[in-house]
Amino acid sequence: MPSSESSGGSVWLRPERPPRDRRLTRERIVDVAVAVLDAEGHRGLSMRRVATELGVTAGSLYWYVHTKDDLLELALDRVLAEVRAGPGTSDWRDGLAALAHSNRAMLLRHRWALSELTVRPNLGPNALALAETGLRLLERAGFAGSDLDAAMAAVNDHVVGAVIAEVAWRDTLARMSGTGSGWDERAAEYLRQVTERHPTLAGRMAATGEVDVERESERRFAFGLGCLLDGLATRCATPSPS
Amino acid sequence: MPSSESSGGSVWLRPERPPRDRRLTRERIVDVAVAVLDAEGHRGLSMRRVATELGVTAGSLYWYVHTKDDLLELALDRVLAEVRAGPGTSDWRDGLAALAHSNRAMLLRHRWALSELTVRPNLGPNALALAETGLRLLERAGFAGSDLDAAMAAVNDHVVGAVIAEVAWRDTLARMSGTGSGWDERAAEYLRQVTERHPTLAGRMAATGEVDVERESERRFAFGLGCLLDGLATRCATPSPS
DNA sequence: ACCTGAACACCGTTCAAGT
DNA sequence: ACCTGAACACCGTTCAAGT
Repeated sequence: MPSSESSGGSVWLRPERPPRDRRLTRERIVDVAVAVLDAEGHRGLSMRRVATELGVTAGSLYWYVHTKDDLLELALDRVLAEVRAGPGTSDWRDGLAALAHSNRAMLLRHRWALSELTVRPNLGPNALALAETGLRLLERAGFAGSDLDAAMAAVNDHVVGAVIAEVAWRDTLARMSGTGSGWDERAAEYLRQVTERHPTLAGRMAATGEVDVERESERRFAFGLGCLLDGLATRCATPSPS
Repeated sequence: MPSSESSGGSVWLRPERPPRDRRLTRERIVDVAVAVLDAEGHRGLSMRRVATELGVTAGSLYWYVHTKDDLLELALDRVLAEVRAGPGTSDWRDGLAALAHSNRAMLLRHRWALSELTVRPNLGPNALALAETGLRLLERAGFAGSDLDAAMAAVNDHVVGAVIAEVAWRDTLARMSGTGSGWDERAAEYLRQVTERHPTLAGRMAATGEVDVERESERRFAFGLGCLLDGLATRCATPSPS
């Protein structure tokens, strides 16, 4: 005497679980992978960690993802979607600069993505879309052929290189202030040798000690980008209207 | 009746093994670490691998090196020693260009070093010496203060960014030719979509397919560097004599 | 002082077996 | 089709114990 049809009756009368009940999706997996990477960096990411975060066993992930490297590739393309070109400006210089700044901001938000770039080529849809908008801007500037490639590469290279240097700088500062007593003495001795053998560098290091890293990093980035765009402007058919 | 004093007699008469007999040195450890990294990349390097290569147990390494990260830091500075400034040219542009090219060549020889740069700040003696010579060249050009820092950074950023892109490109090509049958069909489908949605990119990809990667990479590198140096030249007191 | 051997707490990946 | 559980072959690191 079953009171309800859904819970009672024979197994055969109950429908099989629809595939919608599955707990996992590629998207959800990439979601938590990005979250873990953002929170704890490269070392924090493991298949088991992602799995437990999803209430699931490590092995299950391999149904959706071929390998951990694949997962990282997906995670990289996911954050690349955050890079946006500004509103369609008529000036190619402004457009490229906006793209570069947005790219830099994204890499600073997801620092693990930097190491990904060095380790694996990325052909994800977002990467390709990004390349397309960059190329269009440079085409409008008058570049064509292999110069178009070279110009695009130069801008991207500056972004990647600059953020790498910036992150390294910040990590150094964090390391210096983070470690407790005993560090200063050894560091002082090391710095004394630096001053002795490398006077120019020592002078710059002393001056850099009292500067706002955030502001100075942005200044450097804009400086290098400005140099680059100036150089590009002299090499293309359509000079900037400014 | 001992025939020789060195081999016979009591244990007490024989001198204790001098410390020179130790099988390990920091230098030797870094030697094989670099060799393994060069040969098999990041994934090939493990403490146990380095240890067995030296005929020793993994634990022994920790007598000379605090952690694996430390070993990687040492390995990075080791290869940085290979970067050499050219003979002292009077022109700062030539000097910087030579330095940048030497730096690029080193990074291409030791591709694992790239990922190291993104992961850890590097304050090794060779890195500092390199910075000093670069700064001196830019000082000669007329840069000073924070512009000196920014100019130095811009050049280095270009080197790092360019080699990252180049290696990624080469890996993509290697991957494409490496994988067996079945790859082409899926790749063709993927490329069809690329062509559809990103015409500019597709045009460039088609053109790039038939080019010598080696030569084209060098061309791009020199192109970007030229743009950068042009931009720098307009910003410093002493323009290039050329 | 320097190195061994064994252990600890992890990894990525595979794969039979379950549902 | 989708997930579990257990296993395999590795990791980095520590540390007593040997010499």
